[in-house]
Amino acid sequence: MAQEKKQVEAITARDVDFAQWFTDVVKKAELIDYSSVKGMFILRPYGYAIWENMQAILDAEFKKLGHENVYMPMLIPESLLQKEKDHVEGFAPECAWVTMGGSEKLEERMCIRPTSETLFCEHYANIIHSWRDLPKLYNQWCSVLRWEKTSRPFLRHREFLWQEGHTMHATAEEAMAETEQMLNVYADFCENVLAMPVVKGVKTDKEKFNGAEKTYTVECMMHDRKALQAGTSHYFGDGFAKAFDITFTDKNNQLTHPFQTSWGVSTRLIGGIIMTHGDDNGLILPPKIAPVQVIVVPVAQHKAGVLEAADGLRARLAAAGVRVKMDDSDQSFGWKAAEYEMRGVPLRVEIGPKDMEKEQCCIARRDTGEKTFVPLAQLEEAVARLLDEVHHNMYAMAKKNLEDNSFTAETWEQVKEVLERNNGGFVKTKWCGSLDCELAMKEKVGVSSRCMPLEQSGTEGVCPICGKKCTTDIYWGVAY
RNA sequence: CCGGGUGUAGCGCAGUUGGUAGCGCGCAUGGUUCGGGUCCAUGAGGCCGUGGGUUCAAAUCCCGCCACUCGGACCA
Repeated sequence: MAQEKKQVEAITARDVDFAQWFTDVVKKAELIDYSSVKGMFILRPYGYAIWENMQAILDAEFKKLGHENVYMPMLIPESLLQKEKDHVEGFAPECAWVTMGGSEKLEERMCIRPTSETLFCEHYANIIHSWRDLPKLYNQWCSVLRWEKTSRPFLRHREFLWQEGHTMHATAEEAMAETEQMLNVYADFCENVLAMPVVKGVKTDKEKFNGAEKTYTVECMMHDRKALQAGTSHYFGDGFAKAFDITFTDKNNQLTHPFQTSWGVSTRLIGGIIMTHGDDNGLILPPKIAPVQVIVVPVAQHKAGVLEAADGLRARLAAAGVRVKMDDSDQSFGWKAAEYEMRGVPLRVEIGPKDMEKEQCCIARRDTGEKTFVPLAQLEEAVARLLDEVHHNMYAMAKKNLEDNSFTAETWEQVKEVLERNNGGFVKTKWCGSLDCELAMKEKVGVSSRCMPLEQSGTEGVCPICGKKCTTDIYWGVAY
């Protein structure tokens, strides 16, 4: 059995030490390498390719909805950052500052962007004058920098890649519709592309973005029953517009402030994929973003015709638009099988002399390990069907994890009890809306609010802390 | 930022009462094997994280710093 043999690249068992398992997978699947600067990671080709695939799909979706890409400067003068009070309070503690230009001390120090609201606002103030200039639907792909105290690959980088959409609208309704639309784009992306089921909701005031009026979120549950915020979409109202003096003349010749949104997802999603789908053998990548969707492994490749046959399968799949590679290295079959499983390649196509005789090949699924023999003539359709099945099975398993670990409770003692018994998860309760009760929950139970789900039951209950009657549903959990 | 752990070859580790280094894997070359991490031979590879101190002598003892890592606090 495979387990009895010495594994060259051992991965810590997932249920023994989840954090160590995660680090092992990230390193051994060659997604990331450490750099000489704490919290700044090297995205290796295989890891970066996942990001590129996600980027391509999201970017196309953004553009379909009318957004345009721009690029803003990396440095923010301190005076600009300080224009919006809540915003600067939130970000100043984790800013990195540029204070020197060459050997000269700068007159004003500049922050390396932790996010670009202020830059977009300054620009919008210059280019928005009339209702005819609206809406402005801009997006930027870039990296941002936040001086985090502790860092982990993909989950918390000091520098990370992301996209930030920043839009301006003539009316509050329009801006709110954009906020919700982009939340749905993220939710659909998570579910249909990454096979990660989400809970859509609204953040509490405590958890919302600094300077936002309302922060929407998509929350996912990882295999260790902790929450990961996969994406956010913020409604700003006209707060920033006022702070940055952005005005336009509306159709009635009235000088008005526009309404604003921002929304983003980052390479943190890759961490989410790993922790949602991976197992003891390593990564399991969702087919739609896997850099290699199919690995062709020749069996007994020294025998006449095998390599040619394997390469023929590779070429057919490539022609059919599949991201496919063949491994004709002199490693043993077992080594190759284990290697591509560790890297999370969704399907492995095997062909050897026996298969050639029978005009078939063997296809092994990464998610279930199941092997099926497929007539060569049906290769393309079988691969297409199996990639689809792998996606849906991955989604179903993640959905089951989310549902099996989601609970409801009425008192904070019950929340504590259920989370201890289950060793984590989401618990839904009512909430009166007060910050004190939210803080008390953290104090007594050790959980933070994840979100108030968009799907509200509307029933009346009591706040688990103060006991007041209320109707709002809220999720609690431990977050990454 | 607080507390615990760890820094010796690419990776994982050993290194005794102080005497300047070794093992396994990987890597290179040749052969062998190939339907689940083959086997053999030969070979290359080290500022012992870093700065200081003690000592005739430091990977080893002492102090500082740095990095990684786990937990906490903080945080999009």
